[in-house]
Amino acid sequence: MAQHSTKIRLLNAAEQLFAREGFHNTSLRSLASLAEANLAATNYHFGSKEALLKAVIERRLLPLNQIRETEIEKVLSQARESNIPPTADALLRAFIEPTLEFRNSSSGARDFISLIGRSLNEPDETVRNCFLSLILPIFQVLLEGLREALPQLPQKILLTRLEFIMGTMSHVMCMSSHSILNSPSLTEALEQNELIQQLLKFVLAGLEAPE
Amino acid sequence: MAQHSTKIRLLNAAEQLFAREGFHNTSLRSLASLAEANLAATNYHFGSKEALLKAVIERRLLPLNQIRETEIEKVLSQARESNIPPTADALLRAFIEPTLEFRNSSSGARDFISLIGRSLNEPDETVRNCFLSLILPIFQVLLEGLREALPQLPQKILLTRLEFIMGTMSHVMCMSSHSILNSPSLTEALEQNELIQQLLKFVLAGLEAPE
DNA sequence: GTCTATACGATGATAGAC
DNA sequence: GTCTATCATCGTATAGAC
Repeated sequence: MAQHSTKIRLLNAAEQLFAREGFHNTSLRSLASLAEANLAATNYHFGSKEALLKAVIERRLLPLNQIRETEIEKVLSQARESNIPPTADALLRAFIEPTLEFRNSSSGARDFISLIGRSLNEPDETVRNCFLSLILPIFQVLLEGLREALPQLPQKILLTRLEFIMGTMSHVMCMSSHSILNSPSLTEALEQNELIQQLLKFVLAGLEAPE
Repeated sequence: MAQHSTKIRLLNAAEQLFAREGFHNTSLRSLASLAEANLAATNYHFGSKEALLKAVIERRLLPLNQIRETEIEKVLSQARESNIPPTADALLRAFIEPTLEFRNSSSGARDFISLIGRSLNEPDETVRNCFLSLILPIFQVLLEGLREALPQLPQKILLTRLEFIMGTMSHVMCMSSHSILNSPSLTEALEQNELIQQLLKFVLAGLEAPE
């Protein structure tokens, strides 16, 4: 930890504490202690606790969104070339796979994915909007693609089901340390790759359910 | 508000503020102000802020669980009588319908459903366990029924998919005031009854997806 | 039994010395 | 860039009025 700059140490400590204890339940003092920094360091480097949260989210979400967008565009351009509409399966996979694979890249990434998974259900607008604004452009691209893939599905139904899918995803993202039903959490019980495949099968079946 | 006892006013105010602002983001002072009670009233009537949360959850979750359990038992006993296994559709409906119908019974009920929907993804163990302990018995009954309904589905897959279903549900429960994709939130865009049917169709398709 | 007034240590935030 | 001092506000506890 100590080999990085104060700013980086604060980002790492905040990522861990915000994810594991919750944003409002994390004190600047415990944060400064974990980061081996002064109490005032957060305010100096970021301006406020909320600005630190935004920095934590942006640091990882911008690169992750880049990957997701690239994968979706790959599916769309292949569809255009071959003159065959994209499949919902390929589109969902392009969105979901990078997310869950990214989670396994480090313990910080795991904390981060848990944090943004929870942000979807966050009641506090300032916290929720902080991450919603970053994800909405990708959603638009994904939605456009799915409309091509499932032209027979009414727009309102498609929107509803995509919302359901995001709910399922956010729960899986949060379950890094706990799961509801079984005491060895899902992410341990299932092979990581098997979890992704199960999630994809589940949401695809829901999305393509007969109307 | 003022026609009720202090204890009831505190429960109502806590339900609203915990759901809309978050537990850790709600101060006892704003709570006392909304309830038109003294700052020390929470501590006198409940012992602590956390004990108040537990009381808020138990007040509504115990009756709701009673309804859910009755509905599930009704499906199971009908199956036993006719010697035909219960359907996954009927079981999920018995669990989901009372939950979402309860939400529309009052604005307090709506806040409450939003609150427990969020509890599923809560990082703080004390908050999460407070409600998990109340819901686990119902889960066991539901799980047993689903095992009868889908005997060909491996246990591990069933557990995983039930976890996915809870994730989808919790997101819908949280979306009382906001939704991710469209600015008129889902619960306004769709007729309440249509939302329930859409949710049921979605999770049933996911649960019964070919393995 | 209920409630009020008040106090205590800890929190988020900031200003100014270094 | 870093740190100390400081402030209003937080959850909690208690003593005592009704």
